[in-house]
Amino acid sequence: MDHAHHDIIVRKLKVHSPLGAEDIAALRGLSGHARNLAPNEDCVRQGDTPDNSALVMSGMVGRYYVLSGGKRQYLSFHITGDMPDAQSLFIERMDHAVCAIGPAAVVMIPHSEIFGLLERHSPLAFAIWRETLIDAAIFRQAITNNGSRPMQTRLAHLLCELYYRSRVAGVAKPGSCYLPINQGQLGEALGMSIVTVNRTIQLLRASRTMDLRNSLLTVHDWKKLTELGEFDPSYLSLKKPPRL
Amino acid sequence: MDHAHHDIIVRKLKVHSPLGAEDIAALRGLSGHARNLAPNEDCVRQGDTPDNSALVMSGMVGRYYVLSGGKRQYLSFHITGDMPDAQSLFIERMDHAVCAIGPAAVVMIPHSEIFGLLERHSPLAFAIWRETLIDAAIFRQAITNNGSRPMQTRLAHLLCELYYRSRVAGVAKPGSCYLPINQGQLGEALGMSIVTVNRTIQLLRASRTMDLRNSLLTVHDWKKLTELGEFDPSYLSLKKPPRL
DNA sequence: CGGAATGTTGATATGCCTCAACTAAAGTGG
DNA sequence: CCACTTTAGTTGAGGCATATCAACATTCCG
Repeated sequence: MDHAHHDIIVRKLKVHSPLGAEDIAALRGLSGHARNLAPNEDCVRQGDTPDNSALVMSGMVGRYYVLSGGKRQYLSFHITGDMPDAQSLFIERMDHAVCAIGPAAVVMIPHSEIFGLLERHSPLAFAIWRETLIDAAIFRQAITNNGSRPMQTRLAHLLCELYYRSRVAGVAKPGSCYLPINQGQLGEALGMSIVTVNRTIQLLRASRTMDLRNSLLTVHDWKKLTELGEFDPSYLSLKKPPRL
Repeated sequence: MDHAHHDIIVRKLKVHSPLGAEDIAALRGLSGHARNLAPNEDCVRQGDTPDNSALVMSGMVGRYYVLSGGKRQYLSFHITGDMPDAQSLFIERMDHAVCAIGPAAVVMIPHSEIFGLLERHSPLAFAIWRETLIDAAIFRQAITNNGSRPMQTRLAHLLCELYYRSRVAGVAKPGSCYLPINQGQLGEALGMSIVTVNRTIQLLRASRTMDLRNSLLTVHDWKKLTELGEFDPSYLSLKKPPRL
């Protein structure tokens, strides 16, 4: 067995919030049932009114909104430790869906249990609240990305973010990270056609900045990649930002 | 005198959250200092670490991110009752700025006071948390807008949202609302050039769907506008959605 | 090994940006 | 209050980036 979900969530919250010994003890009381997801399998659907929230244990999941024509807009991608639908604690109806990108494992934690923690441990409430606020900060970057940045910058920024977050979560070796998003999905996240995604990737390959193939992102030149992507990680609110 | 800021915030939170009599009483204890903003005047700057949060009393404010080249990406617009920088309660550094769009009045409320409320009145904490989550839902729509929707839909969606929220906040007469955003700013919000904004507005004018001039949005055909904008207000999480 | 999903390449068309000129409105100072 | 300046809005023309279409190559997976 890898880790209990308690360890995963403690690690994650500590990245941006202070937790006391009693808070951590309280987290260890959380139950939840594990669930394995096949690639592209939905975990929560748009329109649902869930009574539990997912914690990502491994792999990658994504959130997407379904447009009237059936087209998808991917909103964000999530890795180990993320709670992609934490907002359903306080927002009844899902305005978007959550699905596995590659194969993924999640633990579904009942809202009732989480509410129990929040009422009695305000530092935990604040930590999870902060988690949802960082989520919103990531959304703001996505708005900026899709609204203002040229194609290469747009792609580079997303790759910077995912690599950086993977490093922080401890699921990436120096220089590369698992990234099972296919080119079509990248297009649906970044508002670009699949052809343009492909050609932009080749641009970054040719400049020896990074490579992306077989679900593996290899970063050849992190400095150049952050410059191309205009990536400044301060929006992720880490207590101590790592040096990469 | 119009209203005290207590009335404004109570009204706003009630729109999506249940408040008990004691919660409302607690809110009435909030102090704060009023501030009038000239059009385009910044209220909080990117990089600041504020110790208070703004409550919009009247007029309109916007949030924007400054790109490396100095270009602005507007992220959202806010009206009476909104707390555009509530997230600074838990996120130290502002990753974006807040400025007045037209002339606006805000009340700056010290974080220390709000924390006092949160610790003692969990329904208030949950209500304000929910407020920030609805904010995030609005961001998700903006990502979708800028990433996936054609120009006319994009503009129509934003106008639908602002009109709808104005009606809910009680600051708009049936059929029109105050909207001091200029065409350049609309472009910076929606990722379109000023010329395209202008031509798209004229399209909507010509189809007798709406008119927008002199800081006034006039809705001639709400049904058509919502269809063009693919606008479904459920993401705003209102307890009882109004009929327009 | 065969079929499906994903990635790659070229050619074409077009929607949008850019540039530039001009009009209208709003704000300012004499 | 009017002349002047500045800002916002409008219109036309041209070029380019990116979507779309279509064929093909490669990898994945049963």
